[in-house]
Amino acid sequence: MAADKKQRIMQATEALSRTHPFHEITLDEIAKRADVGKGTVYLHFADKDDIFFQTAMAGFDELCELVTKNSFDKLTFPQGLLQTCEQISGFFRQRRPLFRIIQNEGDRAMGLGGGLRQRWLKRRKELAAAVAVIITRGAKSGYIRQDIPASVLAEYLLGMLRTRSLDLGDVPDSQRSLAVLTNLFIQGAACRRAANRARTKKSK
Amino acid sequence: MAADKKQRIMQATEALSRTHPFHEITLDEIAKRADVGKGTVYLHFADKDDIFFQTAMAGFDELCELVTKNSFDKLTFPQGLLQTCEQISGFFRQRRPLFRIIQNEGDRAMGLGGGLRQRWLKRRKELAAAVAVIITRGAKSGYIRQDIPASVLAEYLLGMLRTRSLDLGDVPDSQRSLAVLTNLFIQGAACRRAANRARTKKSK
Amino acid sequence: MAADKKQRIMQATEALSRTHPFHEITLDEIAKRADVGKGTVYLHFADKDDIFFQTAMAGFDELCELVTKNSFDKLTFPQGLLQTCEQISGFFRQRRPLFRIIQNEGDRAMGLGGGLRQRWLKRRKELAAAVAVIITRGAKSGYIRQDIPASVLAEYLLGMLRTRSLDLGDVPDSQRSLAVLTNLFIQGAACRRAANRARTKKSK
Amino acid sequence: MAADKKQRIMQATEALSRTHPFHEITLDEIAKRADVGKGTVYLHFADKDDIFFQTAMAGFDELCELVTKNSFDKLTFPQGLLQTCEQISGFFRQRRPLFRIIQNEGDRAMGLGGGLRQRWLKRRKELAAAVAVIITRGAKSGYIRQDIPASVLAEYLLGMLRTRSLDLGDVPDSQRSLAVLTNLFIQGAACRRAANRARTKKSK
DNA sequence: CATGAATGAGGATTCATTCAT
DNA sequence: TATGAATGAATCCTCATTCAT
Repeated sequence: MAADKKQRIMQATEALSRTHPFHEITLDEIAKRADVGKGTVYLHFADKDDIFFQTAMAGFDELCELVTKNSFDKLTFPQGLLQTCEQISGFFRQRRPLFRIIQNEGDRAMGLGGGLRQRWLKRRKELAAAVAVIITRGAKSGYIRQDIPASVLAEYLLGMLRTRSLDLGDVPDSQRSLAVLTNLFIQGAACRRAANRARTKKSK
Repeated sequence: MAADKKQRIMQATEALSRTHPFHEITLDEIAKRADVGKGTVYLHFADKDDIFFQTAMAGFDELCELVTKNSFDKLTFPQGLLQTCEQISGFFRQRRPLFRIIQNEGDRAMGLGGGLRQRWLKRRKELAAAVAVIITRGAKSGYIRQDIPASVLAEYLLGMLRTRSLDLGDVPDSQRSLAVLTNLFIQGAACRRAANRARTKKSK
Repeated sequence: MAADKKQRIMQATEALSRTHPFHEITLDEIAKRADVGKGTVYLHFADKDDIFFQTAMAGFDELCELVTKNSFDKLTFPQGLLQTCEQISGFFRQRRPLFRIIQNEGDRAMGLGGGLRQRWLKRRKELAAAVAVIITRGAKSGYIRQDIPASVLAEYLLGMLRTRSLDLGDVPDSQRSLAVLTNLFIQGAACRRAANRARTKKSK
Repeated sequence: MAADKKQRIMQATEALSRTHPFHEITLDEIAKRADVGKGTVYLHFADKDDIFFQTAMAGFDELCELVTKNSFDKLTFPQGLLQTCEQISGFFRQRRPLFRIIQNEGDRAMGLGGGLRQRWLKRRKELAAAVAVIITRGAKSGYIRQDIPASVLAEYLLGMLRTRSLDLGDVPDSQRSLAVLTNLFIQGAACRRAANRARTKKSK
């Protein structure tokens, strides 16, 4: 019952964050949309900020779990990576606005003594770590270079995913496909011949 | 005189955006920090939003110009790219918070009929275009693959730069150097041998 | 409870309108005088203007009802008219300032698409109509001329009442008594003999 | 030159008062419309209020003069009265809004120690006096009753003129003609026969 | 005399938060 | 637990007034 209402509040928050910038989302709206009394919100959340943090946090946990419990037994590394990218991309498609809010308000939380910011960064790193695990597997099977830590590669891959969903809205679908993205991530932007030559030379 | 005050207001806005989240920046603070009367702000800006938009816009123009007027005559393509990345990275180091604000509030401006959002996106694309020009040059000189449009590559490169400054704060400097970033962008994450093999095969 | 507070707000508004011109009446004052939180005002009224409109409107309704439900069974027409004038005069004595405000701000409401102005004029006409009913009765019983519509006569009577309370403040009471006013309204300013003569002539 | 600008300011004020309620008329608008610097306004007027007072005052003086310098040598009293009503009515047609403002703001001036209110009431009384002079002439020539002071009659007549222009906007022109008004003022609302009878009886 | 850029006190309105029921 | 009426601190914006030029 209590849990039910908390769920509804978080869902309402997420839904509203899709259509309104943070400072236009009022508690009245959240409560009304969740079909819950305004006072009830304060039974489950300490603060207006807390609503957003918890909502985003829960989402992140969900995603981490999703990415982590993947099994790639029957897939090559590139196939597995592509699949993971699809999961992440799909997950963020609707939730991006919410996370943007957290990122902004996070600045404030950082200033406060509260551990909110810490908890938030922890989740972020957990996602990156989950991706890094996959990349490490790729490294072990010889697909991925080992001179750059998997955790760093993971962050860059997530960054490319972010770019794709934020900044490539006006690019034809064929150009922004996740296949292109993963290919670019793995192969790089180098011209194949040049790369070939460069690498042949270096590997001597 | 007038221009002077407008400048001071924009500088104050930028400075405050570094330390405060958007909804905690008040006009009083901006005016006080700019050492200007509150009413004066409204002689130069239509709106509180307008202050942020204009401030960010001016910054972007500055950056575009910087990137565009580069001359790479004596540099190889990778060297030129690295230099550009350094410019962009340096520029954003201090200004990131301001741009984050724009990005968020932009959602609202989008809702409005006003062309603010349009003008903002235009700047973003101009920066991407300036980077794309450089990449195109790399393609012409055989460094860069041509199956992915330079504009798309430019966006991904910018995305990696963003990741680097936002999400790699806790990584040792050696790992987040721009040299690593450009290398990763150009060469990709592939294991050199594997890539070598893959490409040799493909190129047959 | 809610109704109670709304009442208190309207009473405070009326009281303040007696001693302050419109643009010096602040919401803070109204709220403080009504012993109510500032936010509470906005639970009952859309707008600052709305407070004044609703307050005046309610007063008008009260007056209309008062005038309408009179019974003149045991009175001659002049006596009945005098009694009505007394009611109206007494009613306006305290409320005039409020209505002046409406009249002024009404100009603005007229500009707006809102129906406020309409609703206001409707009340005004209702009062005039209530008076016109009484005058019509006088016409039927032969007291009042019928060549001028009762509604027009009613307006002029109200105008004289207004003059009396606004502009005759410095006249000795004996001269501004309502008896004088009604007598003037009914008999006119003509010298009796002259009138007599004139009418005798005309009626031939 | 100076006088010229002062004139322009007063004209602008009057023009704006026709279309805007008081608290929407800004000094900027007045100055712009008068094609005068904002500072210049303060060379001729002490205050924002002062602009309105002086503007209205000047208008009133003009009207008083107009009414006073009439010569009725070749007119009967009713004809002369009608002509005066026409002058006053015509004069107020455009200026009413300005005077409404004065009336309202006058309340405030009254509160202040300043003699503004006094000066204003003085003008009002001067107009009434000018009308009273005409009515007195009517009394002397036997047209007008003498039991009510001419000054009181004058006020009521002005009140009827006010009613006519303010509240009879929706009445057919034939009913709101000044001829009807003066007739009503002189003859009263009484049914002629009844009046006739009543007066015959009384005059015995 | 004339100007208008600059000012900041002042006011309407919003909204997170509380608490009596 | 659940509610939502009540609150008032906080903030954006306006506009009368000043004063250096």
